[in-house]
Amino acid sequence: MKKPVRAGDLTIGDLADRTGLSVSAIRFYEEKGLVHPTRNPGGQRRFMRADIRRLSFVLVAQEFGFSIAEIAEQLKLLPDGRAPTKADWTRISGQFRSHLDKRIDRMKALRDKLDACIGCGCLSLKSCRLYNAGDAAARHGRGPRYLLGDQPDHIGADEDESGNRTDA
Amino acid sequence: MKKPVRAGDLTIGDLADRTGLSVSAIRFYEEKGLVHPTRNPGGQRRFMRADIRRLSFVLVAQEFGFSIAEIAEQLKLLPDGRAPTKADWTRISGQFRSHLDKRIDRMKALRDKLDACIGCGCLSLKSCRLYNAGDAAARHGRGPRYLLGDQPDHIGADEDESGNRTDA
DNA sequence: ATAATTGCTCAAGTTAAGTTGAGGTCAAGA
DNA sequence: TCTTGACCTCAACTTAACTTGAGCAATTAT
Repeated sequence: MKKPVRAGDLTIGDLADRTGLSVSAIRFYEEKGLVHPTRNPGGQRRFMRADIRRLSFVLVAQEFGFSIAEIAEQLKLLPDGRAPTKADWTRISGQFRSHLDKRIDRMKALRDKLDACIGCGCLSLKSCRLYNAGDAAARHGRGPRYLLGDQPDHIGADEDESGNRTDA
Repeated sequence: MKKPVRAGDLTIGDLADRTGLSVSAIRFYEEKGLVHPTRNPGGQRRFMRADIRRLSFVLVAQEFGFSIAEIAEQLKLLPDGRAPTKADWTRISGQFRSHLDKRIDRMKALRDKLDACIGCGCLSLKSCRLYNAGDAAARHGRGPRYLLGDQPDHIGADEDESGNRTDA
């Protein structure tokens, strides 16, 4: 039977089994500063049991839409290698909650605009509310990126755009 | 003053100005099959005015979370080069709506689970509802990817994971 | 006529979050 | 001891949605 040399220490494979993560993902997370395993004399990684929780936290945080970099920030606030405790979780979960609320609000606003627009079929650059549906934040990460500002300043300045037959 | 050779035809720069997209993005979109400009004798792209609407549609669809590939599918259903008409829009906007509703529902479910979990601070792999918060669909594109299934089958099969002090 | 724009093609770079593979080492059980 | 199976490093590949740059050609303005 397979027992870790020092009870309480886990190999990377053990940790992978316990968290459902792949071994390569765990190595990657270490590189990103999410975990800080020690090394055994042979140079292999040895994790603490608390790292199960730490990585579990990473998974949950990702579900809430945080990037690895953001999660790393959160975890940096914890004493070295410690997993989030109940007090940490209370603080952090509040942030999750507001993050999520914001996302939901954005989606709802978008839905409202869509509803207001379903009947019209205009999609007009000058008048359609959908073109300004996403606030700047929603633009990040998807869709065309303007390196300077998020929106070019001439949107809304078009006069007309006919040219398609309305054959319906 | 700058006038297109044939009225109604737009250069790529004109189209960029009218849509707020970059020239490179428009070329990229052509490559992806979203627009099909003709070429003038000199080999330069010439767009129809309807392409303004087509690209506007692309921007809106992206806002609703559709990928370029999915948008290309939608646009393929339209007669060549035609912009979406009111009838098209009515059909498509219904799809947007349900797409969006699904996303909102997912996030609300996540929020409910978070609320149920804010007090406990467990983050236990075996009991915390947050670990199964995201349905399989939510896993696509972000977070660790399991090439075979979306979830390894041993999640939920862990016995204990103590090892962190609860110093709060 | 000529200079300044604008456009063209292709190849390569960017970011996020990992995966895959090569080539080699460590550890554990028979 | 020896042979697997687990680990190690490092580099390169993956996808999406574009951007950037190089080296040239076509337009347009003066």
